Amino acid sequence: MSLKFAILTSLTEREGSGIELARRFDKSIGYFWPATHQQIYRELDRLTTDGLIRELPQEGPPRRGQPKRFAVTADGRVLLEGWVGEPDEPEPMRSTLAVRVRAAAVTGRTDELRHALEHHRRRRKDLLEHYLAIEERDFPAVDPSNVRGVLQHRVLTLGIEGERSWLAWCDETLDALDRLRVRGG
Amino acid sequence: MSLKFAILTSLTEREGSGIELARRFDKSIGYFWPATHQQIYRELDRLTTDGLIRELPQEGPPRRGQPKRFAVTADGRVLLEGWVGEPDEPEPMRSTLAVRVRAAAVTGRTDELRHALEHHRRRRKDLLEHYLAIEERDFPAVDPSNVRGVLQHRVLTLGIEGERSWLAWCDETLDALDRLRVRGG
DNA sequence: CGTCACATGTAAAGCGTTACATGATTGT
DNA sequence: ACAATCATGTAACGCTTTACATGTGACG
Repeated sequence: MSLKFAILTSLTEREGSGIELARRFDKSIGYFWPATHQQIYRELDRLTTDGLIRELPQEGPPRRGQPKRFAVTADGRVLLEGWVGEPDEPEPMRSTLAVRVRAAAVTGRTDELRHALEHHRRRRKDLLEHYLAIEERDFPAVDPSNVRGVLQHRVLTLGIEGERSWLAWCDETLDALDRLRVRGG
Repeated sequence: MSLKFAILTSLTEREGSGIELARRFDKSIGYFWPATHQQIYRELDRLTTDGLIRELPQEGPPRRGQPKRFAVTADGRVLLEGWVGEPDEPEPMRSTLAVRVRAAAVTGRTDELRHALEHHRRRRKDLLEHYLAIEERDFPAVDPSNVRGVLQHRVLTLGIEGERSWLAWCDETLDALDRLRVRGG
């Protein structure tokens, strides 16, 4: 549902071809709305049909293997601006790790759970460090009156705080497992 | 992918019919792995075919509109126990609200963004309070050597800490918008 | 007898993922 | 000429969601 608006946003920043969008997604919007190039091509078709974006003219005849460049139309811009303010429902949480914890609660397999938790913890830590590196590189000092900079930084902060929260939870849960081992045998 | 194991977990706790599972999901496992009754019925079929659960015999002939009760088989139990310890990859984040913030960064529609953020914040607060009420009701005092109690509480804590993190982020972002309004005009 | 809730189930549409196909460009 | 890479696109499958369908039991 949001892919449409993620693409409109990216194309509003600057025009681009399908593959360019796919690459931009891989290192910015994709952190909170992942998409493959196939999804993006399909969506670009739809957006063109709906008149929200248009294909820019290129030199020579259209050929396969040639990049098509797209830009947002006035309609697309208006739609995106209106969408920003729509009431936003949190997406329901979906965590395989939580299911594993629940399964361990029922089966008693706490040693196995520890492995899953430790692996997960490492991945969360990697993600956090990755986000922190981006912050240091792209937002060394944010001008608090620069709308664009502030808001882009807020998005990054969402990732950072999220990973910190996950990391803390993993640590607390591993501690709880330790205490279970000591006391319960 | 995890629905299968969520059902095995729930049926290991106690046997039950499709609709019972759907209701249990609505107020426990469904908080971190939502599922509708249609998904559950389909998965029950598959699990039965695969020999991981079996239909319990009931009095009288099988009739439509009569509940079928299911229980986990030995194979199912073994599979679930092995699954607990598998290395667990974090699911990629997916947040419509983050896309909205990014869209506001590009379009400059900060007043509209404020509406979306305030609405989202209210929902997160409701969720947090809901989880805290469950904690107070079901885990007034957790025995730290009770495997089942401790782990079930850890899952609830994941929800609580997650919502707290979201709430804090919403507040910080609303503050940032205030500061933008004051300074930038 | 009609209606409602219950329990199971079917159908269709949308989104996401994976694998593969096709033509053009670049490099050796 | 050949291979590798780029850019677009097709196809198929699985999961999720929504709407609807069918039969049963309970209640007034």
